[in-house]
Amino acid sequence: MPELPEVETVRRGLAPHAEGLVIERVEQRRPNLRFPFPDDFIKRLEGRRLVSMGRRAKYLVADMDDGTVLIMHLGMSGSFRVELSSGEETPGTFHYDRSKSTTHDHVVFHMSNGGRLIYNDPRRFGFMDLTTRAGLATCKHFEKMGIEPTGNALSSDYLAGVFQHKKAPLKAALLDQRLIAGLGNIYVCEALWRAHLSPKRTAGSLATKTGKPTEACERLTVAIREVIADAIRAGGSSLRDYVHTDGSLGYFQHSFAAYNREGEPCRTNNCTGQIERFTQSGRSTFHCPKCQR
DNA sequence: CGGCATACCTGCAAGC
DNA sequence: TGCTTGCAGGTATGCC
Repeated sequence: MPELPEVETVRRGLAPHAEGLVIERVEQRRPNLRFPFPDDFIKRLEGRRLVSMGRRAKYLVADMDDGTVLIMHLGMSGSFRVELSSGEETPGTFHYDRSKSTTHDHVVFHMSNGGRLIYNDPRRFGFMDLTTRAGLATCKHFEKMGIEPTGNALSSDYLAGVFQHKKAPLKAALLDQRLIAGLGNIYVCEALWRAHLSPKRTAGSLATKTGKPTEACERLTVAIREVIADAIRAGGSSLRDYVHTDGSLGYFQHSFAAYNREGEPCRTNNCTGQIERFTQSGRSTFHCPKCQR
């Protein structure tokens, strides 16, 4: 599930049940997720007050009162749920459907208000790491990370600059977290569809010889910004077994125009094409060959 | 360095 | 029904 909009949705769901509270106890139920937990993981977190729950690209970034920073990545199947001391669950966060099981509850943060933040991850592609506020920007996960696709850093000039001379397919360039950090397979497909651009086109074709943005580059810039904003507004998409804690599905999935719509009619006005799927650098790409050029 | 394939791990849907 | 196969939102690594 989690691309940037989903991680932002999780962050917003967790923040009210985390910020300002002390992490009284950490239950770490296995030695590793995708990677081993860092040394002294429990010791460095227990007793700390969690000052803020932030996000950078697809990472959750939790700041502690002593400068420790907990970095969490949800991988492909990671999710959080919140359980309150009353036994209630809270709406707003994503979690793996509990009718399945709690077998994959790997970490439980017991907070000072009696609530629990529970990390569940069937595939264990997620990971957690510790760094410090001072070392955050240069830690291995963030050191080479590109700009956020939200906010002012994303501009057609920026895109033209990093795409110039690149022979990689546009799709691959957009998935490259060193250029733009936070886009994944779904939203790249959606942004390219909105901009009417072929995923096969070279990234370099969006810049002129002098490195200025082409008209296509302008369209893509707007498309990326809008698709991410729309998805965050919708509370992230929800695929397969992901549901909100109140049981409702994330509903951006109903807005997919390309992703997962193989064989269905293209939704571009007056376009009579249909969505095709093919494999590009090992991943499924969905596009309309008729209106995406 | 760029670009690509592969590995990591589990669950689910589809096909037989 | 039950088996096998392929596919899934992620990143890291190694090979040319």
